[in-house]
Amino acid sequence: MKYPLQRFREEIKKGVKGALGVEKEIPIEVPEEERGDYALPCFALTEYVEGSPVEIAERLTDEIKLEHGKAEQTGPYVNFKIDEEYLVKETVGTCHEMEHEFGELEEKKKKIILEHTSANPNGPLHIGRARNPILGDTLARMYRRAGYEVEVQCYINDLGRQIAILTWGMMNLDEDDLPERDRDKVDHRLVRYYQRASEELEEGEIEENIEEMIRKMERGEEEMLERFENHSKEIMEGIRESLKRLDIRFDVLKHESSLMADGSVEDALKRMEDLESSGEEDGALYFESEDEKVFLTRVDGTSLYPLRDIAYHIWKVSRGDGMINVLGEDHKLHGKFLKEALEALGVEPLPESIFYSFVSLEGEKMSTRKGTYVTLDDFMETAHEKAREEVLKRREDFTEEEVERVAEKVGIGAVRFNIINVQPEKPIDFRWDDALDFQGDSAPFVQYAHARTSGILSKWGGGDLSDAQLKKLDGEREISLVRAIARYPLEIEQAVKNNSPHRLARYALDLASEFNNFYRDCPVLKSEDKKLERLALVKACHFTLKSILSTLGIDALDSM
RNA sequence: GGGCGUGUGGCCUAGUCUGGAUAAGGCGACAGCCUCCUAAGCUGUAAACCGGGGGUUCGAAUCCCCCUACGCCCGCCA
Repeated sequence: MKYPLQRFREEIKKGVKGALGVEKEIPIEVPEEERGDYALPCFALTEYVEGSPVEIAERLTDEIKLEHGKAEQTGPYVNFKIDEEYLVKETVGTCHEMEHEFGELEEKKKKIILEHTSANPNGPLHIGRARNPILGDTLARMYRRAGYEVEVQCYINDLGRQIAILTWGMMNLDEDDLPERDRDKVDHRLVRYYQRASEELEEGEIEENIEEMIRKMERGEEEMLERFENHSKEIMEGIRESLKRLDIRFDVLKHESSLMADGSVEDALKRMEDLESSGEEDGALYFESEDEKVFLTRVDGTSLYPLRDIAYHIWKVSRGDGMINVLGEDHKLHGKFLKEALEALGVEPLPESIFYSFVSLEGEKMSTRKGTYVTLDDFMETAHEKAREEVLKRREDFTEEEVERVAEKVGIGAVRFNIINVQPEKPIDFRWDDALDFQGDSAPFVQYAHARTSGILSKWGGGDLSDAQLKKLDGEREISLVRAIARYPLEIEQAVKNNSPHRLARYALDLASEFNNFYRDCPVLKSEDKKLERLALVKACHFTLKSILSTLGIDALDSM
């Protein structure tokens, strides 16, 4: 363990166990900053240690031996405070050594297969569905920081009914009859066919045709298969272009059709047939999940989505040591079923799923079919424009090019931050005003703090900091900032443990805010006695901000 | 009808998993801070009986039960 707070925590645990003579896991918590770095409430200890909580706290405080800090008793609590000189030296030192890799945890030698954005490719991503890639990509980034190897996959449903509807539209509708496209991009162009076809379907005219197309496709008729695949590919190209702007990429694109073609679905079917909890009804195979039947095939023997997804997961599990799926809350039941089925097949490890709630638009539902949505492209574009306005307001010295560059990074950062900032299971009601607010809890707030560090460092001009007497960093503000930096690896650890990327957004705000306080109170370049030391601290903070921003997939800026 | 999830100042959110010491940020409101490393920043004030009710506990926003509002699901769709 290379980070000082991690080491101190272990020291406390060992010390407490030793002092009390117990082997039980000690529930150390993190109190408010003024009280210390760690705390131990002694109430619960009365169960297996003699005395009142206050007495236990007293005894513990007397007896515990800590190499890098001290224990202080406050009533029934023992507060542990790390030795500040040690904390400063270790934190700043490690940070300078690791630079923007600071925060990285030890290599886990495990490969995670992370699946996200496996939507029906029937139109452009809207801001509701965009929650999926942003969550998924941030998870991938934080798992990598935590020392895992990650393979990011996108599963493309190119055989579904949605694609059939789109394809029907492409074959039967005239572009001139469709509403004008709002953007010159393939997904925006094609979605209009899907939407119009859906309308016709609702009017009950074309159900037969759609079903016939699905049958043809499933019988393996080349022409139909090709159409389905091509259209889903085209839409995916548009989606991937949008995601690229957010710096989101996939390592593997897995087409559902490939699982049919290579016999994976066939194999999965055979394995499922052999299960005790499987049964047949009119020739259709089902799996009995609790008291519900989940059908795997139709009466005509063709496969259904649950079966194909089982096949996909069997394939995935062979490629890594763990699986994580990012899914909309409408897939909860499916996720539960999938786990049960895989467990019955003896597949392990089972996938972990992260479900997110949908995003509504000023209180209304979003629907691709009905066209009631804000596309991710529009969101990004508007964010960029708003950011450009803000840049122009304050930087007359920027060239056109600089304005655009900064506007893009600020705007796109705001988009990602806006989505990742809230816990996945909470619903988001999208409001333009909030999403485009670049003050307070936002990406630009963090980027701005980073730009301030860059400003100081570039004015200084660089040089050797090895003569810095780090123990001179003993002011309240300086120590607070060091503490915030030192917390970073632990935040990564926690975020991964709980699959909660939003914690990292929170942390980024805390760190930026802590730096802003330091910036206000502690002149760096004009400091008479601590210039080198403060520079060293600013540099450490610079690396840390850059690292957390990159974990969030947000670009750092040196000026804005 | 059943299952899962959500409900925290006027508004948006953190804290809930792993119960602890005065419930934390932001927006908005009000009052302030740029001869000083970028004011996309900072300081201060007002504002919350943590959806409601029971329970467990020395201690509950956090755990359990009931109720309520909202969302999602309960297809030989995906």
